[in-house]
Amino acid sequence: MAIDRDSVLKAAVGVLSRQPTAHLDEIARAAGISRATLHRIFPGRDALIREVGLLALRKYNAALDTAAIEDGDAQLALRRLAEVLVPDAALCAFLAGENQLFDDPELCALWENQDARVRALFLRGQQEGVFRIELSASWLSEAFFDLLAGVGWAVQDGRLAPRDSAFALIELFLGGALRRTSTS
Amino acid sequence: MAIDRDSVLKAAVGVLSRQPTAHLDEIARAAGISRATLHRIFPGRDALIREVGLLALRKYNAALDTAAIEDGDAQLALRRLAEVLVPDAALCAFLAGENQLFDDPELCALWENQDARVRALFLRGQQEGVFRIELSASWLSEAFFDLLAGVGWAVQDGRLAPRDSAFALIELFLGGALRRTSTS
DNA sequence: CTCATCTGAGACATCCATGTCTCAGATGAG
DNA sequence: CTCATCTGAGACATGGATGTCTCAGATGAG
Repeated sequence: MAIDRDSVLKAAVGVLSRQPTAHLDEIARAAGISRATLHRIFPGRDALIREVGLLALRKYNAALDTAAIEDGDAQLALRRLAEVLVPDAALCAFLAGENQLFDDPELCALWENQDARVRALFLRGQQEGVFRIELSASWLSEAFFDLLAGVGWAVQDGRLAPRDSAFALIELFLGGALRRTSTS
Repeated sequence: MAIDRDSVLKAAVGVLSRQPTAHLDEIARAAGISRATLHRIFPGRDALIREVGLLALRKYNAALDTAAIEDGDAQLALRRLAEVLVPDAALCAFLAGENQLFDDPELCALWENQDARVRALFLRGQQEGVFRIELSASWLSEAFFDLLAGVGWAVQDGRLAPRDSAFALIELFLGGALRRTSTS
């Protein structure tokens, strides 16, 4: 039963990250179950959306722990974080597209807590002289998440190869688009 | 009358870029008119969304022309483009969040045409040795747009000062988050 | 096999946004 | 002032997604 919940949530992410207004029929079909069974697992649409949001935030938080972003060199910590997050980029794309989620105080608090950890990572990196100080830590955090969501969308639509996605994200975010003529 | 259309569209962008599922009531209120008048200007919700999409694409295209992205140094061309686009970042945020728009063949063709111009800009920059070749031109194009939409959201929610937005976008995208220790 | 449980299909009822209409008040030109 | 036009408020019908229910068939343990 618990396995069913997770597989349904996973399927829901695949649909909702691209089409936040998808009907429950489509979500059920994507999960390989009927609309009736979907209703048996989740009381309603709102509950389903909320569960997906919780899953996304849990995975995000787990990624912060796995990557141990509070430890070691800030740049390496961010690289670890990207490697861990990219496989679940679709979840971040879902979070980015489902703004209604932030009406929920609990989800909002979870998000704020986790975003603070990421901001702290960038602030630490700035203090260590690793990250640029001309760009605020909050903007770096937000931009990192925007690009992560973008990776999720691009992979889902087949515009970006999953194997290239971590490289594309971290290289663009860390190094930018300009060729470093001074170091070549 | 034509002035009314534009002001309504402008208000609609402000609402829809943050909440793509906003009711027509909210849009009408945001525009300072009644739902009845909104219906008099636009036949229905679909028509309104489509008009906003067309406006966004027209502005985007005008920005490409104004910035003359086909001329001169690729980096400078991109900087000009960012400067011109940032004031209308909310429109790009709307485009990014309204995936349903791309069911329309006309809008889809317009987008594809304009995105091709941006991709060509990056390809040119890569050939000139300005942009990195490890990242594909299409990914650079997509990431640029993702960050642009992110700027739009951040400004709308008050997380980013409008005056800083162009700098934040172009500096992060071109130079990345890393401090350039080798050049300092 | 037998029975309990789960599932899918379908038939409803319900809710809500949308679309349409009317009418009274406001606006503005003459 | 007078009339034409526009607007806002509200009532009303409509459509579609959602939520609930039933029932027959499938599954699976004993």
